[in-house]
Amino acid sequence: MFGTVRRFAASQVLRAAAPRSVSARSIPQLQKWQSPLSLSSVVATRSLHSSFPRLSAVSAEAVEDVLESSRPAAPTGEFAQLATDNIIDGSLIKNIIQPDRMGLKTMTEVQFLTLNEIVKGDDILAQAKTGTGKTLAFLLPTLQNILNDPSVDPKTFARRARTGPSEIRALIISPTRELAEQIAVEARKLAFGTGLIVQTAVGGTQKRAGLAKIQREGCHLLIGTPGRLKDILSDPWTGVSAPKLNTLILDEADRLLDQGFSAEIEEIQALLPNPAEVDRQTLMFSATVPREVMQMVRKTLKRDFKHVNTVREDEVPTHERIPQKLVYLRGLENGLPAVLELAQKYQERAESENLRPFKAIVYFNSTAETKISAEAFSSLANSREFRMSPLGNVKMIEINSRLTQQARTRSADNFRRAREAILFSSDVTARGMDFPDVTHVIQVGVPREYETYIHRLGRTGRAGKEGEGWIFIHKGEHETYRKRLGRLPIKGDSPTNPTLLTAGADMSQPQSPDTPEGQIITQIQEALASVPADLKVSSYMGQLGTATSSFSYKGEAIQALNQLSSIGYGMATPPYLSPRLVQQMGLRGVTGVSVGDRPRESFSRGGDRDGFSRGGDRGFSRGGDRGFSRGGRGGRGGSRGESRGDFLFGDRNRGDREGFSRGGDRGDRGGFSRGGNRGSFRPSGRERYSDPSFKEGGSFDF
DNA sequence: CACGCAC
Repeated sequence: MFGTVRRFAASQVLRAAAPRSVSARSIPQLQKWQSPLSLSSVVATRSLHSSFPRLSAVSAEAVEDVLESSRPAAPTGEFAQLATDNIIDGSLIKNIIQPDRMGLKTMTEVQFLTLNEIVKGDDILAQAKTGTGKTLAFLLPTLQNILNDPSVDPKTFARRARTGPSEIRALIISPTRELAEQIAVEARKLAFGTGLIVQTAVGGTQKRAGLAKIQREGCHLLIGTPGRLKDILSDPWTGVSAPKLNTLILDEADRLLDQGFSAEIEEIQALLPNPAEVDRQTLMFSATVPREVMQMVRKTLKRDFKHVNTVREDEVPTHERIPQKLVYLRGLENGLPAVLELAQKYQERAESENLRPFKAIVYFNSTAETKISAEAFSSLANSREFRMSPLGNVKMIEINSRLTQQARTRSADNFRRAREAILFSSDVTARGMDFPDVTHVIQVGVPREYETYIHRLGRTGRAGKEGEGWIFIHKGEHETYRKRLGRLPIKGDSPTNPTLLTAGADMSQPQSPDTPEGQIITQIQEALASVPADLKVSSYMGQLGTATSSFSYKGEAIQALNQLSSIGYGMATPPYLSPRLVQQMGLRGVTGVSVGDRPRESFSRGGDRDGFSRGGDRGFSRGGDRGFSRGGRGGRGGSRGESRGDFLFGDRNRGDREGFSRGGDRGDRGGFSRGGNRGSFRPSGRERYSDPSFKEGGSFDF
């Protein structure tokens, strides 16, 4: 599928300074490198919503016709041609095409479509699907532009002369540290032998050492995360400034321009030379550009910026060939058993059907949940039984922002290299990370944003490879799911023939030791039992915010969390919520809420060794301590037995598993039908498949 | 209370 013309809202199209648009289909002759845009640059006009009428200065229909007929057979050009045509330096191209280097031959669509624009010096917003080579798309022409800069003499590069901390020509900002490092690795491969110096500036590393390296080696291209970049650029003592900066690149631009980052991005921009004095090109790249950030995009880019879009508006914004499946969980406690069952079932048939080994990322909406899940699966993987199973070689790896940077880097490297592994991850890896051969992306719970889903899913199916996407949600999250993700081609599970038996199992009941699903559930319950009690509390607390906002009813969220803590975690009572928190979250009077002071012992033992001592102010800019306890937990199992008497599973006779929801009439599945027509746990087939957001057809090859 | 982002 090829790119299409970018549509601007009708009101914008009619503005005099409306940005031009570029598309693959607007470039009929791929050989015409010198001026492909002059051939067919199109002022594209279509509304952001395809239901809007098309408006155009020229006939939109005519444009579409021309574009259709000129659609090229291949989207790309050869990298080698760029050197032949003298567009890109031979050393850069050599680094790309040599088999023992990057080994690439042909440009991807986004690379092809942005190259001339960037070399020309225009501001652009480039939108392309995940895994289609956006990084190289901005690195290659940007490095070329530095080489083209007459104030930078290539001959001196080899001797590393005339490079210094003030020679920075381009700055790349990334929303996460790992992504910044990954971009730097690619940039250094590309720059090999050119004399161009690539440096990084990210948090969690020694600031002084990084600065010394920049002072010593110089820097033409600096890649970093917002906090550290702002730090070193605003600190006059660092000696690092960018008086000659010509290029600013925002990778994952929509993320960097959203609420959590935009203020810092603006502060960094204010630290750069005045664009009126030093001409500056700004480039933005992302797979997603939600409507809400377009205003920020316009504010940041020059008025005549170009929007290069390789995502057809009328197609799903991610690979259609990546099958995606929704599984309903009976309770939140069914999530981890379902993950294990999915892994087992795939791996059991992997060998006979010659499938790639299981390499999955499991995404959670809270850090504590990634940690408790990784702990449980790690302890599970230590058992002899597990090691003898088909999953015996699967490594369990955790990554989230509360690990030390050293541990984060190690986790990312281990997962990158692993053949068979499960990465339990927060959204720290959701964007841009390129882990080879990820077979499964599993999302537990409804992601906080539509875009989050797209980027997480994009960790699989990269570079033309296959993959599967799964999302596990509680039925109480159904409405939020529909609103947020309902437009995606996610296939619902069969109500009569469910894919994952553990997803729908009643975990409050004793499990049969004779069925695979019973064994899985028991394994998970026992593994969770050995997890330190404070981690269970943290996990509960960490899910409070997301659950109460993704469930349609707060009471149902509390009920589900309480059931998770008892049936899933084996806790005797759910954690207490302070009156203040209850007030803040609007939980006053909600059934099942345990109001009170947090049990001191949950936190006194072990303190914040997990990095989860709460109550701190986590905001960087607010001067608070984030509660990070560097150094991590050391080895596993150091504090076993902490879950002591709170472990209920020895008792198979307990009649009331809900325990703490007493007083509510919702002990069983009560309350779920309270909304009126919201139906039973599994929506009926008619409900599901008559809904346009549930697409039938296509085989989901489980 | 909820991703990530500096000391």
